[in-house]
Amino acid sequence: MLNVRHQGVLRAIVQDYIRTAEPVGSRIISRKYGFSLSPATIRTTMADLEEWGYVAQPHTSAGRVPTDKGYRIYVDALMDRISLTPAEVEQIEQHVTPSKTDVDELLKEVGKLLSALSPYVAIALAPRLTESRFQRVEFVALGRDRVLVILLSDTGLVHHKTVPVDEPLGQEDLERMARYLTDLMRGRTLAEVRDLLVAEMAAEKALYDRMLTQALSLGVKALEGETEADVYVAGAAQMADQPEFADIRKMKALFVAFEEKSKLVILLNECLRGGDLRILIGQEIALEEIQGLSVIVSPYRRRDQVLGVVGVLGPTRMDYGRGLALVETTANLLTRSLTEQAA
Amino acid sequence: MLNVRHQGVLRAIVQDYIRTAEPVGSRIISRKYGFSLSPATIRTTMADLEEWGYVAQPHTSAGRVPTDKGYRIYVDALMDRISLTPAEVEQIEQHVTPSKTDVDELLKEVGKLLSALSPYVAIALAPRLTESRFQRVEFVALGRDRVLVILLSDTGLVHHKTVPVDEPLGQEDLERMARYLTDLMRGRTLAEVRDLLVAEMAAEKALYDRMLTQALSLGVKALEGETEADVYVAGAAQMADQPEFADIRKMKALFVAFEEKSKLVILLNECLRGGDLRILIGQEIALEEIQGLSVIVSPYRRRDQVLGVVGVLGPTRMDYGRGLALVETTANLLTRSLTEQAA
DNA sequence: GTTAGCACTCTCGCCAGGAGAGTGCCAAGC
DNA sequence: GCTTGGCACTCTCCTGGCGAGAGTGCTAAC
Repeated sequence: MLNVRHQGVLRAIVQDYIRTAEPVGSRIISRKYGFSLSPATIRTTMADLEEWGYVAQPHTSAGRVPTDKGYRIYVDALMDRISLTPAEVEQIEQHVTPSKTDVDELLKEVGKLLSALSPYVAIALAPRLTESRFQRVEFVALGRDRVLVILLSDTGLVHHKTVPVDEPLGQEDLERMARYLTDLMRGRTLAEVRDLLVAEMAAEKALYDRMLTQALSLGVKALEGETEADVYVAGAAQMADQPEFADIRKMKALFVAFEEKSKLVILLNECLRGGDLRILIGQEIALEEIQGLSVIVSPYRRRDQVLGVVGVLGPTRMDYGRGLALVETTANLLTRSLTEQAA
Repeated sequence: MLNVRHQGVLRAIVQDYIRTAEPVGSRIISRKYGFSLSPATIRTTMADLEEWGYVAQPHTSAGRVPTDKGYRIYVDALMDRISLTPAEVEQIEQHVTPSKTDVDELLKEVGKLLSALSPYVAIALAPRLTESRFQRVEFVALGRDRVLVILLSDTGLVHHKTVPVDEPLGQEDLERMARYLTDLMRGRTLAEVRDLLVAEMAAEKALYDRMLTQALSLGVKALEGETEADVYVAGAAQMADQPEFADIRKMKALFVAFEEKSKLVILLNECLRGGDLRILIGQEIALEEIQGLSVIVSPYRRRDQVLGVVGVLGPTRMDYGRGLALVETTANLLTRSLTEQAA
């Protein structure tokens, strides 16, 4: 239904609006975008686009503004794919190197990069502990009545927690317990481990070997209340420069959402499922707290295992072409980095 | 030089301004604050206060607003000390319990509490790794070419970092290395440890025992670039409700400062030195990034050792009485909690 | 020393008017 | 039949003027 002219006009409206944040009039399109058509003709085309829901008017005598639907078709069909400059690619490469060994350090770096290279907010979801495969456990005695439990996953994630114990445990006991637990758990996801531990404990309630029950109990305690995944947010303050957030209340709503990260986790987990780069526009983000925003996210991997996602969050009026290039490049380099590290 | 009347009027101005955020006129003071004096008399008193720099006028025909100097004398001499309600104290007690074993968990909890119980931003400085006394080190082999180094300090802080190694190391080697390093370092601060490690390495450059040099090198690498202390910020979005931050640019400047935490570290370290509760008002905070704000901070301890500080950050027009009570109570309960934990 | 009165100043909200931008529609032209 | 110039209309935004309101400093009287 959209003929070539419709497409051209819509593309021009979206591009101009992304650049200026001002409603786009027929005159601008006719002049700047190389259509050899008069404003009047453009107007009829724009009227069509409006009727079909691709653009809207803020008020009767204003220019047109793209709707979510308009952005969607722009992203899917009309947008030019652009590349980063070699300098930018190199900058990303330099900061995302296998020498940074901890995943969380790498993600922090990626967050800084994405927010520095774009005026948008960088977001990243760290590998989820509960989905990682368990590799080993270590216990370290701390004073008389506390034990430091260290859990290592094959994704390179390290999780530690101090856990109170009823009676003093020697380091040798602890090491035996650690070996026992490690054997029991190796190769399972932590979610499975948690269930298994609870089951084991129920089964061996009257276990003669007091040490084993203690080991199990320590494991359970260390995993308690640790479902929450880690989200990194960087460059949030930059959103204040976007005209759509000139209103302080919108700004506040946004920051509340950033502070209470659980909502972002829901969003990013959603994105994780696809296993591929995703763009969600405006209402496609099904979170009340986040209105008028779009995200571009891409998963990152170690070898073939998807660990998490990185991306940018900006106003729906964001530069999708650049955002896409940025997120894609970054995610790929991150994947490369993590994969080389594991080799 | 300030007589009783001057003091009363200044107190009234500060209190009213804190409540309403509007310049305070002579009429309000005369009526609401129980002076049996006419507005005209109050005006002469206010003219004195202005001459001495305790209050200022936004423009010729507006009421008075306290200056930093005015707030200072209010806090030092004029303010009523108030207490929290028993319910509030209990709420804090319930959340700050010795059962939360990790210092960072406790600090997060404290941050949530302080920002929930006040309309201000909660800030906390975690125990500084470099100032903590070193307790032990653990090495864990990760794959062939990486080792997880875990440093434990007597403040209950756990620091871990994965470090690349040139050649594979067996777990037994690692354990011997860990024992060697632990013996070498126990009881020193990590800052000392870092210097010592570098010195040892230089001295034993041609050391026959390859293992020891490797142990030292691992230790050095784990401490590299880790001077940065951890700052917790909570409730930052609440600042959007303060009328002084209605301007989006001020809001942005504030959030940039929050995001780049190094500045906050400087501020909080400054506060740490005093070893006692401190209130800094407006310009007394010597950071360009932070303008028009005051902080109330108190150190928290384990036994007699100061670990860090907690506090609130708000507009200079903040409720100092309540802020003081809140920070004092919280810091004391946190100290109690940490001390009991160590017992 | 205190107070009432008064002239003065400054802000703020309201309203009217004009400029500017953009539209939809229509009739004429290619 | 598509395209276009012309035109009337609408809506926003800026500006200036005006009055209300709040608060001040000064002065003279108590």
